[in-house]
Order: sequence, then structure tokens, then C-alpha cells
Amino acid sequence: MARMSSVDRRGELIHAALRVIAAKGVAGATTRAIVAEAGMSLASFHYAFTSRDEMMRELIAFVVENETNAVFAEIDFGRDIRETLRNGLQGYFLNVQADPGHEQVMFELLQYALRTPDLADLAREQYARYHAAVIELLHAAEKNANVVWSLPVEEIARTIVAITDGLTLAWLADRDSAASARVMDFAADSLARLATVSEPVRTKEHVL
Amino acid sequence: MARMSSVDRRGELIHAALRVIAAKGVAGATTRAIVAEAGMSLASFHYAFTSRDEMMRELIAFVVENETNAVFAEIDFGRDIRETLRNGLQGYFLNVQADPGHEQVMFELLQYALRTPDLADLAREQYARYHAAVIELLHAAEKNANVVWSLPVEEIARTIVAITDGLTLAWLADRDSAASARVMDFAADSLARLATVSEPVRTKEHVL
DNA sequence: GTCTATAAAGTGATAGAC
DNA sequence: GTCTATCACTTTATAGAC
Repeated sequence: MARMSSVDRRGELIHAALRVIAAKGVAGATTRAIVAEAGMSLASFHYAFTSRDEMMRELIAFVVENETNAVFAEIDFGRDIRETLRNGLQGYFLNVQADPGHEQVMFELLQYALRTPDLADLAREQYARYHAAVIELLHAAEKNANVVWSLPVEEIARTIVAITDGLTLAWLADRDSAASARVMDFAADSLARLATVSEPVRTKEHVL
Repeated sequence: MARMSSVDRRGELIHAALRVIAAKGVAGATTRAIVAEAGMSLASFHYAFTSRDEMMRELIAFVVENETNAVFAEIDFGRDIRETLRNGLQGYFLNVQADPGHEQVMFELLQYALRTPDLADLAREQYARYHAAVIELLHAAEKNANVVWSLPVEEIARTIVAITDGLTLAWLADRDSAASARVMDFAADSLARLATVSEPVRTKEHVL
């Protein structure tokens, strides 16, 4: 087989590992399954990585890094803040339904990280990134709808992440899409209450 | 070693397995680790269970069955519905903080069930029970605070389970107790809005 | 750098003595 | 019923030919 730079091979193995994990779970991602998926020999794995643990650490760092806010990025700002929130949540959820495996993998990797002492920092970072992504979104929504949040955005972001995680877990278990959609409606309503119409910037004579 | 009825030995092995899972995760719960914890020989395991899979199925059914609403059972009804909700959520969360391993095990078992085709029904049942337990609580709170819920209790229950699951996952990752507590306060406020003061049963002359 | 072959340890499950 | 010993297999990791 053709030569390949070390970084390329590492990346290729990580992507192959992610495909294997999606199909068979973390437990099924053996070095043999991964090299078979990548079309390499077993020895090539250990040429690229000193151990399976090392690869798993790099893999988790990779997914945490690349857990794009793609879902949120393509958010559809509606007429008001409630619609923005609703669109964001429903958009996220459509994505979960379209590719349930992806979120399941993220949950599995989170638990793997929580179980592996060396990887605890990655679990923390994973949530820091989720929260940061949502905070950014909340600021964008704030500007777009001309409102200000009456609670710290950190707090609102944590609530949104909790709702999406919780809804996703329950949906993965019972696949009740209708019930999940209604919960998101309620969540959007409740969160929208936290936005108050911002005073437009005016001169002093305009009081009330 | 003394003889033991088959059901006793199965129960003992399941409890030993739960201790092993708490300490080392589902992946670490090998038949050898389990019998070592239970103080039995490896052969005894296969005398009680035909296979490890059979035991895992029974173990999950057991924890789902016994995922008592203990947390919720000892709920402290406050002065009003908001306090009841707040006490319920904070009470649950104190329990998570006191024994983080327990919830982590529940999440791991959920994912194990989701990955094992034969066990998908157990995952569904797990959430059906969570939802049912919270619904029962919502009815109790309704009576206690003399209010009626303006949304179907199924919907409210799903929201509460989603919030608790989501908060627990984030807390397991970053251990930010203060932030979690604030989210629960907001959740209690939002949910309390769904309770409207119920019309006391009166005769017709009392209009408004 | 990439391969085959194999080492060393761990896995679930079973046979057969007692 | 309970044990020891072992089978058959899989795992990660490495040695050594090319």
C-alpha cells in the first residue's frame, strides 16, 4: 500500500473508528474492526498510534473540536424571539431524527470519557463548547429580535443544552417524536419569557 | 460453599454485577469480575444464568423496576406549587450529587440497552416508568397546592425528565453545582406557570 | 513503512470430578 | 450444586521479514 504521512494515517484511522463506533458502539471499536474499516493492517494501527487509548483520546478531542454548531449555524430567525428559539430547537431535533446514530455516539463517547480518568477534562471541555456555542447563538438572537435577556446567557444556555440532551435521550429510548416536539414548544415559550424588549437607543427627551 | 436457591444466587450475582458496574463500568463487568465480587466460582455463574447476556437483561429489568421514585417519594411539598417543583428538582439533584455513580450507571445501562437490539424494549420501558413516576407526582402536587395543570401532565412530565437528565449529564461532565441549581430554579418557575388556581367547588351563586 | 506471524493476556462458556 | 481445569476464541500489542 502507498505510503502516507503519519498525520494522514492517524486522521484516516480516527474517521474509520468513528464509522465503526456509529455502527457497533464504543465497545465494538476494536483495533481490528477499525483497521478493517480503514483497509489497513493491524500493524499500521500501532505504527500510527502507540496504543488504542491514545487513539481514543485523540478521537474524542477531534469530535469535541468538530462538534460543529452546524445545526445551530443554519438557524432560521423567525418573526420574534419565540420563533427563533422554536426554530433552533426544532432544527436541532430534526437533525437528531435524521441521524440518531450521531447523537448516540456523542453520548457514548461522553460516558467513555467520564469512565476514563485521563479523559475527564475532555468531558468538561465538551460541555464548555456546547454552552459556548449556544451562548453565541443567544447573543445573535438578542440582536436579531431586538431584545435583551433578563437572565445571564450562561444560565439560559445551560438550560437549553439540558433540554436538548434530555429530550434526545428520551427520544432515543421511546422515539416519541410528537411528545418531544410539544416539549420543545413549551421550552421555547418559557425561554422566550426571558427576553424583554430592549429600549431602542434614543435621546433623553424620549422618556417612555 | 453452602447451597443457595437459584433465585437467590441470581439476585446475588445481579447485585454483585451492579457493584462492579458502578466501580468499573459496563465494559468492566466481566463474568470473572462479577463472580469475584460475589465470592463465587465462575462455574456458578453459568449454573445460575445460561449466559452473560441473560444476566444483563435481568439486571436492567431489575434496575428499571427498582428505579424507585425514592427521590421523589420523599418530596417536600412547600407553600405553593413553585416550591413543590423546586423542592422536587433540588431533592433529585442532591441525590445525584450524593451518589454520582448511581446516575452514571443508569445512563450506561440505558446506552447498553440501546445498543443491544434485544434490549430496546427495556430502554423504552425505563423512560415509560420515569414519566409515569413524575406524572404521579404531578397529580399529588396538583391536589396539595389546589391547582390544575393547564397542559397535559404527560407533557409536563416529559419536560421534567428531560431537564433532570440533561442537568445530570452536564453536571457529571463539569460538576458545576451552582449553575445547575440556577437552571432548576428557572425550570421550577417556568413549570409553576403551568399551574392555575383551581376553582374551588362552590354553588352557582358564587360567581367570581 | 508496511506486511505476516505470533506473543501474552483476557473473554464467555463447558466438561467432568466430587 | 459447586468446584477446578480447560477449551475456543478475541483482544492489544510487538517482532521481524521485506
